[in-house]
Formats: sequence, C-alpha cells, structure tokens
Amino acid sequence: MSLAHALLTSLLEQPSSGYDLARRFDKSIGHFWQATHQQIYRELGRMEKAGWIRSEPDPEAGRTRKRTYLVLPAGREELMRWAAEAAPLTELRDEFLVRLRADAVIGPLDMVPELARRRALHAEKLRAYHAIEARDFAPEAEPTRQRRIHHLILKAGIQYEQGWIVWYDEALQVLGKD
Amino acid sequence: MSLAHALLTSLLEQPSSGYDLARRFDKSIGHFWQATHQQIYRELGRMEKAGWIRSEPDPEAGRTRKRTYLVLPAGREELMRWAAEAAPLTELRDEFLVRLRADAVIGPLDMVPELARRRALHAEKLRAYHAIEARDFAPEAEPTRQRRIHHLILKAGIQYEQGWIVWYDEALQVLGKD
DNA sequence: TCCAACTATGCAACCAGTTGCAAAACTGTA
DNA sequence: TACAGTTTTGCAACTGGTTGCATAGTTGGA
Repeated sequence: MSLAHALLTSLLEQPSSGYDLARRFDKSIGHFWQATHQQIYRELGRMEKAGWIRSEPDPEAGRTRKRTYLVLPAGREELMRWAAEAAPLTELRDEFLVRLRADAVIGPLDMVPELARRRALHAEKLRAYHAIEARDFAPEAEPTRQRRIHHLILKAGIQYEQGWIVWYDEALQVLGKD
Repeated sequence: MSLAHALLTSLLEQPSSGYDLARRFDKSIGHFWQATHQQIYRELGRMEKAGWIRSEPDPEAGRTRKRTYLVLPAGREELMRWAAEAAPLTELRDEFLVRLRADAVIGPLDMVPELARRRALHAEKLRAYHAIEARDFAPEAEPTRQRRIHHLILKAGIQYEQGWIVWYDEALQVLGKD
C-alpha cells in the first residue's frame, strides 16, 4: 500500500486539498510513484476512515467543496513504521523490451523510428530533471538533510534516464544495420 | 495487454505447456516482464478462446493433464500488429524512493542497512546477468540478428542494475553521515 | 508401502490501477 | 448574459496482478 504512504509524506511536507495534492504530486513524488486524481481521492477517503488523516473545509474555499487534509499522529506513526520496513527490489518491467523480443522472433519490423522517438522522450525527461536540479539544488554552503535526500532522489531519476539514453544509442546502432 | 504478447513471443520461440512456459519465462522474458503461474494459465485460456493459440495433449504426458500450446496464424498477426505499435515510456516507479522521502520528512530512521541490503541484491542480479552474458553471448564471428537483439535486451538489464549500484553507493555516502 | 516433494493445472477472492463520465461551483471573456 | 474553460470532487465499471488454496498425478527414498 505505497500510495497511501506517498500521500502521507506529501501531506506532512504540506497539508493540502486533494486537488492541490494531485498537482503537487505530479511534480515531486509523482516522478517515481505515479497516481491519477481518482486514485488519490479514493485513497484520501480510506485514510480518513482509518484515522490517519483528517479533513476540514478549506478556509479560502468560499462555497466550493474544497477540503484540506492534515496528517494525524496515527498517520505519522504508520508512516514511520512503514518507512522502516524492508521493501522488495523494484524490478525492471518494460513493455518495449517485450516488443523488441517479439521483433527478434517475427521481425524485422523496423523499430528504428520508435527507438529514436523513445530516446528523445528520455532525453526530454533528463533535461527536465536537470532543470529542477539547477533550480532547487544549486551548490550552496550547508544544505539541510532533507535537501540532501531530495537531491539524492532526483539523482536516481537522472541516473535512470541517462542509462536509457546510453542504451538506446546502442540499440540504434544494433538495429540500424537492418 | 502485454502479458499475452509476451507469451506469444515465448511460444513462437518454443511451443510448450503452461508449466514449462512459466519456468522458461522466469529465465528469459521474466527478467523484464514478470508473471506468476496463475496469470500465465489465465492468459493462456483467454488466448485460446481468442483463437491466437491452440493446445493439444502433450505426447509425452502419459496420464497427466499436461497440454502443449502452439501459436496460430491469428496469434502471429496479432503479435506483429502489437509489436509495431508505439508504447508509452516505462516510468521509474520505485517504492523505496518513497520511503526515502518519508525518511527525509520524519527521519532520520537509519536507512543504511536497507541501502546496503538493496545494493547487494542489485549486485547479485548484475552478477547473474553477466553469467548469462558470458554463457550465451561469447564473442563470436557472426551472431544472428536474433542473438544480437537478445544480447541487446540483456544489456538493458545490465545497464539498469549498474545504474542502481552507482546510485546506492552515492546514497550510502549521503546517508552514512547521520 | 507410505510419505514427502515435485509436476501440472486451476478456482475464487481480493486489491490496485485505469478509464470514462459527470456534477457543481468558479472565472474570464465575447 | 451566455458560454467556454478551470477547479474540485466523485461514481462506476473494468483490467491486470496477487494470494491462498485445491486437485491430481509422478517420482524417489525411508
């Protein structure tokens, strides 16, 4: 049940409404744990029922239905318990590699344009990560522990995208010969 | 619906029973597209109903229920159609990074032993991939197109594991200071 | 001969993630 | 004022992956 814990983390960083949470999520934790707004609303409902969070009408909401969610002590404890658990390794799970293996047995199907497209998408993501890095993690005298960890997490994304770019370059070489 | 196509690929490489398929899967396509035996049996049933594969009692089965599955022309065509489609990028989705971010907001929880454990598991996987590489892709004069692609796919796994090892080394440095 | 382990298949229930749709209020503009 | 677009929330149905369990035959050893 990772999504609940991802939401607890995000709400501890900053209490907010489901909608704001969903948008903030896309730009932070969403880089390595994606969720749709549907999932988020459903999960917030469950978490409130479980007593991990509570909600109140947003003070600036006027007559809208907007509600702000806050983490309760029980939620905080649950998050600590969970964070200290051992987690299974995240295995590589890539549908495109299945397609490539299909091509190996029934091909050639000319995967080159698709390889190039995918390489470009990875390069685009990498560029976006580098932009975040330049903006949020400029070299400075004394970064906090939290900032050091956030930077580290971002670097996982950078490493991941760079790895794919290297690999796609090799793939283009191998499959470009057909 | 990737699993069906992964199974079609595997059955084209070699017709076999659900059980054998499941075991072979673990050692080939399973490296980048995991599936339990339950999923595989269910999917084989669907594919047979869809006319993509057919089955016959295994000739060497004796009185067991063992059945061999074979890809039909419709299955082959479906696989070609699917393999040529554009696939969405596989995004990084790593529960441990969520835990790390949780640690950043409520910690420190001493993630060092878990970091070390995970690094070791990645190193173990990398070692296994290198063993496969040495066994199946020894440098030779004229590798077939299929072998070149299989090697390329394996290299994606190698790249992936190496990337994580580099990252965990850095993570141990950053979190080791606490 | 009996039992444990392995081969081989499958049902049922559940959980998480996805998709399509829509309600209800607000905001800006033609 | 009417309409399009955005904010905010949510229902319902579906798909795919997970877990626990069951069945039935085979094999090898105590």
